[in-house]
Amino acid sequence: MNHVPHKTIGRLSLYRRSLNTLLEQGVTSVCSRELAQMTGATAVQVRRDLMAIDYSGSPMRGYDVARLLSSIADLLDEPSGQRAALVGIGNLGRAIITYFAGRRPRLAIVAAFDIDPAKVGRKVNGCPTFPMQELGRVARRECIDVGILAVPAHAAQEVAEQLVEAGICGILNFAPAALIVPEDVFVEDIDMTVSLEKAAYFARMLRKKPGPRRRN
Amino acid sequence: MNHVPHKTIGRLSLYRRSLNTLLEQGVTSVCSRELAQMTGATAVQVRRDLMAIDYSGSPMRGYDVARLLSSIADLLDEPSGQRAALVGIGNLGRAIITYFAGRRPRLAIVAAFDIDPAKVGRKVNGCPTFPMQELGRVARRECIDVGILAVPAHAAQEVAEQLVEAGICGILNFAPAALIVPEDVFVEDIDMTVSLEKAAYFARMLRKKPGPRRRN
DNA sequence: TCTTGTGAACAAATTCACAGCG
DNA sequence: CGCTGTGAATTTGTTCACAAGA
Repeated sequence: MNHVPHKTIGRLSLYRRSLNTLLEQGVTSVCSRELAQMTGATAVQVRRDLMAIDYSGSPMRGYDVARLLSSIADLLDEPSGQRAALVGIGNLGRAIITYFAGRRPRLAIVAAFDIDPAKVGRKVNGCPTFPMQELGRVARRECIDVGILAVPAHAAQEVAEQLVEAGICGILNFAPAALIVPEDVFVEDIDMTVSLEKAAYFARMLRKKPGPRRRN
Repeated sequence: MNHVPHKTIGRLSLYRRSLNTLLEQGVTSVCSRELAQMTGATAVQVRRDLMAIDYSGSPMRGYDVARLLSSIADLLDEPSGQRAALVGIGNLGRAIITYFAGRRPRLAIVAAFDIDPAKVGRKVNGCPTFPMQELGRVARRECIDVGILAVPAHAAQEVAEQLVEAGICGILNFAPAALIVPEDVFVEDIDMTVSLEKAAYFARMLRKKPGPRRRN
């Protein structure tokens, strides 16, 4: 397992989700074609991705669901668990907290922050909320290393700097702004406007002529 | 403008956002390096993207903000406007409606749907809501061609089929499920779990050694 | 000297094609 | 056979390096 390509990481997360479904159903093995279909990938992609993490299946039988799951977990999960903090308790922030609540035990949102004192104090879906000033203290106390940014664009850069200051080294950015961060901090952007405009553009293209392919 | 690459579409949307900011500030021209910095791209990328849409700047002065904006709009916007419908009026669905409310006049969410009769009837942030049964009728009446899926994973495939049935040809999918759709329908996935796991993984990598680069 | 525009080199990601195993 | 694993080819996306214009 020398180096795992960027996109492979994303797909491994998808594979894991499907493998968990299979596990619940009592399915014990799966072949690349099936896993591909469940995740929207191709069979070769699945095999290449598993090659990247040095996982081997067996010809004719495919991959062992439970063993593969634990190989993926070895790569994606920190054994001691990882904690995330969310900043921006607006509509979107609350929806995000609710979305993740109890979903992944090894990666939980353990605190939320907001500038507005009126929004903090009580819990949101079990997640304690704090005023911005306490970000540094709480982040260090809870060993938080991922920050989720759900603040308006104009505040994003400033908050990102506070997150970095608080020792966070991964940011999931929902704000429509390009963050400037030190290069030892990773930023993953979710830009709903860009995604919607993309969907709209390709919808328009496809309504006319069946040219390019869907997805990605 | 023969063929515009997939990723270029996404970046054009980003450029537009920044150009609008510049326009408001009264800035009339911008060079590739500045636009790159504002959007997290590189200067060459900007120039290549603009090449792809046959837009030319002038040496030494750069690009004319207003003219470039209108070139991008020519590509991304349907002159008559495009309409989107959202399905799933939960926390996330409501947050999405609020997020987009009044943001892009040429691309608005004009209707929302839910299976639960208790959730429909009144408006959510100005957006009328309907029971699922009316999807087909409303979609056709309003000429909707983009669907936003904010339903639980187990309902995603069924709802996607209903969207396709209603004539939608672009889907923005927030549900953690791989949709199977006809190939003349475009799907753009926003998978918050995958994105968060990616951020967590690379955060972990970066905490150790300054190896890979941030962003995408 | 700053810019843009772009061929050419490069890198990343995907797909093809097929060897090899049970 | 039907499956995995993988070199090789291909496609896609990015960066380099530099000509040319103002």
